[in-house]
Amino acid sequence: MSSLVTTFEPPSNSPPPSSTTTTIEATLIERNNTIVPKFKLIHPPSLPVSTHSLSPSSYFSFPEGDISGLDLLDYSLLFSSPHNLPSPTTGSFQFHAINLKPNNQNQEQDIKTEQNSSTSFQFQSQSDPSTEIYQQPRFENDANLVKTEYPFEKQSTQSTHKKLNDGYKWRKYGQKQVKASENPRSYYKCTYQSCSMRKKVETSIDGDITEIVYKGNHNHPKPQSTKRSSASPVSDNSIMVNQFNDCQDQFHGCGQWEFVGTPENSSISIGDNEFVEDEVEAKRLKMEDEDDRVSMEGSRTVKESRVVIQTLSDIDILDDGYKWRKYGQKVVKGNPNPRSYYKCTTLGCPVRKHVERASEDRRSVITTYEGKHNHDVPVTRGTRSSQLTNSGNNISNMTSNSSSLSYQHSNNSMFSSTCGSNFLLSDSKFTIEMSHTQEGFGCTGFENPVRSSFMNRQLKPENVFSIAKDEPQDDNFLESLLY
DNA sequence: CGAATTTGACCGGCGC
DNA sequence: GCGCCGGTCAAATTCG
Repeated sequence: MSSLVTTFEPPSNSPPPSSTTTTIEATLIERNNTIVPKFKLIHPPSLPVSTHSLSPSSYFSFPEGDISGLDLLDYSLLFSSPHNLPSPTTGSFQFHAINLKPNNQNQEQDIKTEQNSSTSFQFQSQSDPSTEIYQQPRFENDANLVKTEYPFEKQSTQSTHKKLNDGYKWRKYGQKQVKASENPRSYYKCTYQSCSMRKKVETSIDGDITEIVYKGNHNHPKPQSTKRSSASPVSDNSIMVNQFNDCQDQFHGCGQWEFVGTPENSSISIGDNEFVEDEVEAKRLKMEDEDDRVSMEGSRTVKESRVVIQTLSDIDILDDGYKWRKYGQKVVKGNPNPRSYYKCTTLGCPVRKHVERASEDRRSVITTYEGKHNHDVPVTRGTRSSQLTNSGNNISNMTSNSSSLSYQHSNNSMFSSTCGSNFLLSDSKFTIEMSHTQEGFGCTGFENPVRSSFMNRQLKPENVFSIAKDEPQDDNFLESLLY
């Protein structure tokens, strides 16, 4: 494939480089039964780029035909190591090496323990005025005999025990970390058909129940149970306390990130990946990767792309030119940092993204885009002035002094990355090792020899990502390059 | 006061 | 069937 050229030529009156950004949009396209990754530079609409600064063909791609057989379409880009900048005058990338090696060892273990407890149980008052609280008596040791009436629709109780059996049968339908408490909260529905009472149970880190809040009343008698504690029927609005168990999961392992590859392949691990270090994170990423694979297997054609970009930044907001509305935030397993969910605000546009900081390195911002915009970049954001000042509110703002991918406003700079770019072809089985030398890019390490030709070669920068001038800017054409 | 954000609640897929 | 967990909704709250 021929290389194509892009030039960034900021106007002479351009502001300092710290407030401007350029985004890499990446996709894999299928052509002649070959999956070809393409990487497109997208300047924010308001970025003061000259008319010929961004080539309509401003993408860099890997040679066609060398990675045929790749099934996946999702992948990640990591832009990191701000201290590892390439020459701003060359626009060269330097790629960290990453290894994707087979690893059939599943070193992750789930250990479930269950403990019985018969220690004291104490209801405590609760001061939350929004919840009607019934002051509960204190029970010691003989919880099996305790029956407590609850006169309110909402009741709250607190205990120090692991599990509280109130005689009804519950189905857990949710669990999450709420901001008001350090403790996880579980949500339960009564399994009785048409019964609307629900309860939420908050437990401490070690599994002790710290609070139970009931909502609504049972519209049915307490079900008969084979368990001794539930033998005697009781009226509604009651709680039977009988046993306290603990069940907790523990994870331990190798501290190595393991991928599961395509169904026909074995797993892939990334041994010394600097940004995937702990087991829980590894499991989380593995699960997400598996989810991706499933979705891709469902349809071999590209219906919806997912692009993961990891960048080092002091701020979360990375400007990609589009306007986003935050619609959710939550903590996902394996990462104490919350994940924020955004939708593109353009009517009818299906694109969503979520942004989170890496668990092991809070400087790293992981942005995952899903879907394809069905519209142009909003014009209202395209003014130069807005671009230069909009770093505050737009969550998608990639502007950052320490952002690893940045547009450089020096006369000779064309494109700059803070280098260290990990390409995670998440559903493939190979090793990518890319290194940058003065002579060019070195790409080695495919595990699959069939594919090894893809990377086992020296690629001149101009063959991988090169620069062109005097091509008219055409965003539509740029879009067309992706799909 | 409307827009944007926050956050508790809930849904639904999926593995066991 | 149960439970985990990511994603989404929507009321409440905050912001400009």
